[in-house]
Amino acid sequence: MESTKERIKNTALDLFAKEGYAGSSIRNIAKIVGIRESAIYNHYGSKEEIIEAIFIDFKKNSESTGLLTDELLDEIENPYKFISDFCEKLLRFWDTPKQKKLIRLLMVEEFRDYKIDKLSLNDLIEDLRKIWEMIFAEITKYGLIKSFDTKVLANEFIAPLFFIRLQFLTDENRDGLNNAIKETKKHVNFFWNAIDSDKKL
Amino acid sequence: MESTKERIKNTALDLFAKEGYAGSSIRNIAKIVGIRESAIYNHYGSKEEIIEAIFIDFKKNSESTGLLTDELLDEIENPYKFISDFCEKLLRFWDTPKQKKLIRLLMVEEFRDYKIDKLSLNDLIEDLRKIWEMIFAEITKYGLIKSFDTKVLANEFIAPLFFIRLQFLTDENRDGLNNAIKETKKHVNFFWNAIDSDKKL
DNA sequence: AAATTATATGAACGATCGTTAATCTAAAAA
DNA sequence: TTTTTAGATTAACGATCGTTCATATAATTT
Repeated sequence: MESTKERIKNTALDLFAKEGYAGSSIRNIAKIVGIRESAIYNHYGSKEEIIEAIFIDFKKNSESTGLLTDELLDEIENPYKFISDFCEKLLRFWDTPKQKKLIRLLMVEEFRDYKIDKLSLNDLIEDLRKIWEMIFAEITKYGLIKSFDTKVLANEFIAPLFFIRLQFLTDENRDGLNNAIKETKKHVNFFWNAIDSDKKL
Repeated sequence: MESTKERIKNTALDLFAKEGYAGSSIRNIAKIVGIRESAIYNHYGSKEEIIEAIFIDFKKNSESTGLLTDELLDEIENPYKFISDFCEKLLRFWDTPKQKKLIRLLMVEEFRDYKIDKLSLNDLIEDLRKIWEMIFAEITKYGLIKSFDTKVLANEFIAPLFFIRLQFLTDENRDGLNNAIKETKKHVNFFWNAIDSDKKL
């Protein structure tokens, strides 16, 4: 069972991600949860504390590194397959309601001044950049692709990927994930064609 | 001289783009402009009307098509130079304070429900996609690059470009533009290398 | 100069905001 | 069973919200 404290936090996330922090009221959160507004203060000391709890949660659970399992990494000698599979894994993770709400929240709250060290879109992108830079460094080491600056490679790869992620945020149609996978395949094919060492210069 | 009405609109844009619509108050706008809050209603009927006016302004002035001048299009037989030059033109446009505020506003207000048909990030992206699809169709027609689906080409090209645009939103350091130009050069080089017909398959 | 118009002011309205306090109730601990 | 604790309620606080109104002042038109 979901505790009242968690229901408050989840409801707050729903509202904050749609209406922004300033546009969401304690009373509205309480009404949706089904309690009076004063009862919220038995669980959180203030409105600020709620959004801080939300950010802390996401800090713990939003690193993509966890998706890089050992069995996936064993596939790295077949880079094309590895890249495709890892992309699909990322897309499935990003298709999660929680992850969609995270992006919306970060967009909506990106520019306000915060006392706490809140998560930002840049943090997510940096995380993604690091992983893919590592992946391309590995692939390059094995001589499986042409030689590029791995930083450039990572940037060029994640930009369309993140683009697709943003694209399918608003789409609430049931087939968002499948379309995202389809678009990503096109991207991977184009990209692979550009870096594949079998294509001779 | 800037009229009071314009100063209200510009100040509102500053605040809305940073704190969001709900997070900005009429009183705060008035205070910055240097008038009392009631005076605002001599110029705008409501708070809503102010943001509507902002969106209408941007709808008139944010299409990138205007940057595609005839003298630029004459360069299209030299696709690499054409692409580089047009990118720099775009970056300089996007580096404008107004355009930076537009992106911030669209991010912050992306998910709220609007009565009016407000501008959205997707509109900007669609505009950009169309232009570049046209450009690549033209370049392909002249046989200057390998043959790709122009939609894929456009997507692959604008994603890192838009990525860079987002990247340099928050950066208030004076050299944001130069860094953006540098990053874009890397992208154009990678991309050109992937599509150049002189590189033999 | 007089009349009109545009734009400002101060004061107030009802609504809503985040938050607190006193109180009640039901579950848990003793 | 009594005591303690956790979590809910009702009521209210001061602040702020968007907006309106009567009025004053300055600029423009007649």
